[in-house]
Amino acid sequence: MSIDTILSQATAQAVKALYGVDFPADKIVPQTTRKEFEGNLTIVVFPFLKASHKAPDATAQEIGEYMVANCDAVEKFNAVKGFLNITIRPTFWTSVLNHIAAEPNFGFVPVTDDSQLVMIEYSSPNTNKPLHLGHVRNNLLGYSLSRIMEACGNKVVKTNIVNDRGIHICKSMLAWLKWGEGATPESAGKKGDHLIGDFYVAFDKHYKAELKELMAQGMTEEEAEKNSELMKEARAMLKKWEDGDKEVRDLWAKMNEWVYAGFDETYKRMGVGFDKIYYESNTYLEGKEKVDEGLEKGIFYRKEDNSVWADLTADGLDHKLLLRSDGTSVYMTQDIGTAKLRYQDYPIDQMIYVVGNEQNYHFQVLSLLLDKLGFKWGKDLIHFSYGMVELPNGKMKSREGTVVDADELMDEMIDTARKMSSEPGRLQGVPEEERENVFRIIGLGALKYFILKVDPRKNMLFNPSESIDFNGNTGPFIQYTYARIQSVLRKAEEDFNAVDVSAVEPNEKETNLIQKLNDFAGTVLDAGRNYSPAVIANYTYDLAKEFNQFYHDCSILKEEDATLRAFRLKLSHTVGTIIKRAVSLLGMEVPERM
RNA sequence: GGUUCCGUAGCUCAGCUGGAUAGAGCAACAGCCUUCUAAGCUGUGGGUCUUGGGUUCGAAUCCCAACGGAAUCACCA
Repeated sequence: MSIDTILSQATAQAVKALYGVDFPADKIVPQTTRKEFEGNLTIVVFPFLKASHKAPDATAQEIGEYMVANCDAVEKFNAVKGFLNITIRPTFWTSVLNHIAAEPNFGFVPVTDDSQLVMIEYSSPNTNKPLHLGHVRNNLLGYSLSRIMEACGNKVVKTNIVNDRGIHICKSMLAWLKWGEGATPESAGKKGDHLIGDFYVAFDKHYKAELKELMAQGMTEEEAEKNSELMKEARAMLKKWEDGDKEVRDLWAKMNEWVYAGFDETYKRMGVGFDKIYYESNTYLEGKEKVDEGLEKGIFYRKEDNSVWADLTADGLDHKLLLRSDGTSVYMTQDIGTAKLRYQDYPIDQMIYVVGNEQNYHFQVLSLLLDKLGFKWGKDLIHFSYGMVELPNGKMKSREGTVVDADELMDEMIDTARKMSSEPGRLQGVPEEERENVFRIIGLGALKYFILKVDPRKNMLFNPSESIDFNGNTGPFIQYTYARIQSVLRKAEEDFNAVDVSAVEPNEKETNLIQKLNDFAGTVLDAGRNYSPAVIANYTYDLAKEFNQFYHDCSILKEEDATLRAFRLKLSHTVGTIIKRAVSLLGMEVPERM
């Protein structure tokens, strides 16, 4: 039982015994005592005043006395106004440490057959351009969230819906045919996704030029867009694709393969992956059936021009198009279809979509529609909505060349790690062949932590020059703390686990550390409840900082008392273990030396 | 205009299921490496938590309004 629970129950018991009132123990949440007061945990007694009919400090005094008399873990207390500051018996903290150290999966809830199945959709790229900083935030959040949900005891299926069809891919294909001269990733010496992205840009460039020319001939912008030969060709190609034209389909398949090979490389490097990948080319027809069904049931209606709509005005929203007048499906239709397929494939209890906040409206509508169509999960689907990544000079715009490319970004981070690690005194004892791997771990750690430490809902600023900082509240700081712990443990050369440390009374810093370790379990659950990797990130930083202070406060290896020395080694080792486990929830690795 | 989200130190961010004197990092300044990794530690300065009301023992946190910013409201995905 956790120390928090023990205190909550003891308090409830005290209130019952002293005042004869039943107060639910789970409503009593002890909090860590502010450092200017004596004590470890604090209980606020204001809620009990109605029961006690006494002043706050008198009530705190009485409850405190009861706890000292009846609760083994409580050593002493002091009452300041309505705050009951409780000091836990020092050896109790030692037993907490022993417990955490002995529990190989401390903080993680085991997954069982009865666990809920959570499906998490993330990444969801278009196949016409390489991944950029926005995708990086998406991928890191999605992957981290999947780890957190798993740690909270859920079965997790990570999924990706690849947008592999549509006019944008046709644009790339057309540009390749016109100006590509048979280029392949091998011949161009480029990753496939970058190659295709270049053609997408090329199309846009030519298209813009054409528009300009048409407008110079006196057309309005709208007319020019309508009369653009390039765009006509692209549309014709899309039509051919939909009709299953072999030539177009073959080209499409070939170019997509290039892109997938490129994506795989990026995903792998980023350390993310999927259990099941869906392709829109397979799912985009699926939604129609459901829409027809809704039409029959009178949930949807058909306009004179044959288009199909949902009237959501009763729910405070607008009318939403579901099928175009030519009968083809739109984005929403596809999502309905994809949902249908997924629930055929898996017994999903909860569905989480990791998609940017620019699509809040879309998911509000999707939830309503799925609910109306009778999907029992529809109402409860979760749109894990995250904010945009902004650059110092504003938003990323692909047309203005201000996108931050994912591959380049990772290169730069690893490069920076390499440079910083080359400073004198660094990387001592790291074998040459391991160094590249250490650079990779640090560089990516910096990037991952930088992105995950901020509240997902908020827009965040990415300043390329500043975010490569490795000091302070950063990933490398946490990794450094871990490496430092490993260094101490290597030098200790003794089996500290063989020593019985249960009689050790930890000092203040040590107690703080144990308390923080003990908080890990609650933090994981908190992160799961709030769908927030940031909770884990900030916790880990706190823990690492706390350890560094402890580290500077005493010389572990010079301690002559063998029991105390073993205790401190054990504490250090456990901190290392928890750091590694916490950081794994962020998709981060940790180096043994750095 | 409707809907949703955000507004905390010069900058980037924590804190938000109401609790004590609002915390970190960066930047600035001053210290600490013959001592287990200085990617570290210690100290100084820096705040009307956008504003105004309300709820109560108590509000950065909850409610209402205003102001400021973002997203969205397509037969694009």
